[in-house]
Amino acid sequence: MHKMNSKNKTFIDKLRSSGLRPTNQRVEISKFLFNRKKTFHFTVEELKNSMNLKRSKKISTATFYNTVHALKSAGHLKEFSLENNTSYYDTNIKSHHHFFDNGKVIDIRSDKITFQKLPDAPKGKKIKNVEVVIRLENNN
Amino acid sequence: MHKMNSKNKTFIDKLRSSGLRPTNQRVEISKFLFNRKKTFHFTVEELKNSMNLKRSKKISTATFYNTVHALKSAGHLKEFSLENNTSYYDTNIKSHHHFFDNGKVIDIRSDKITFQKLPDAPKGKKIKNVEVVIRLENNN
DNA sequence: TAACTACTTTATAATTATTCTAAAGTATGT
DNA sequence: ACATACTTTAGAATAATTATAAAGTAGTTA
Ligand SMILES: [Mn+2]
Ligand SMILES: [Mn+2]
Ligand SMILES: [Zn+2]
Ligand SMILES: [Zn+2]
Repeated sequence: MHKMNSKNKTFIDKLRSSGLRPTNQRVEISKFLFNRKKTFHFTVEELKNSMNLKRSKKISTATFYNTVHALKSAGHLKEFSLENNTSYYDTNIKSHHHFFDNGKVIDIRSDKITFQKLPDAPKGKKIKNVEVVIRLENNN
Repeated sequence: MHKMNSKNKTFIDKLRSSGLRPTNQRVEISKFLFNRKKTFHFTVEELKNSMNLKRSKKISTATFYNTVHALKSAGHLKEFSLENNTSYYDTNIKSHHHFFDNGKVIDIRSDKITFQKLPDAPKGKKIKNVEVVIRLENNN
């Protein structure tokens, strides 16, 4: 009893080309994560809760962790940190910047910030990337 | 049997002025954290292990957590995150930037980085601070 | 100094996020 | 259809942190 619409085809290819078998769970999770216009920032727990809320047959916690790790390894997700002790993931895998506004995260495209002065890397090292966090607070 | 050298005096004052009773444990931890020239970046577990290694009478895990939180609340420590699920603390409480080099953290003074272009805060918000992480990798 | 009270420390239990294990299920190649 | 490797899952295990509550200590007052 496999639904197979043209949308799923995209994600099946995406998974296959990353060396991941396109299981039902992986396709569903990929659709949920990548089938949207705006960047999605999430924790595994949040992902699990919002997906399983609407499903009769739940996907297991371990599968959410496994799949998020697999997608990260394949380069389809980026990991980042806020200051609690939970991993966050970002569907925007390009190097970019963020506003942090009380736990809410908003993307800033890389070209919206440019530098006048940047330090050199210590000797023997080179710069891999430069990412900026702009912390916000309420006006007044 | 209280040792009381002039060094401790400083930390006793620091704690008192933050509304924290200068207990032996807090004075020892403060001395260890703040009696150094360079910024110290650490996890609570690292702090506990390095201090307790040299002590016959160990300070408890809960006291390390309590004290680090108290010092953070008093504004003497700043919390930050790398990408594992552990809290890091920084004895440099001024707004500043970092090099991240495979788990090693190096301070970059705020004035070493300046911006040519920065986005405006979303409406109703204002910028609290701007912090940069420069990720390093090995040359070649 | 003695007594009082509020704050602190501690061992231990509990919680949260995450990873591990191993058994049952599924995708892919032949 | 069969074989085989990969995947999913429930549940156990681990790591970081927080909560609990009893014993200890600091600051205050008599
Ligand atoms: Mn964790
Ligand atoms: Mn935690
Ligand atoms: Zn982002
Ligand atoms: Zn620092």
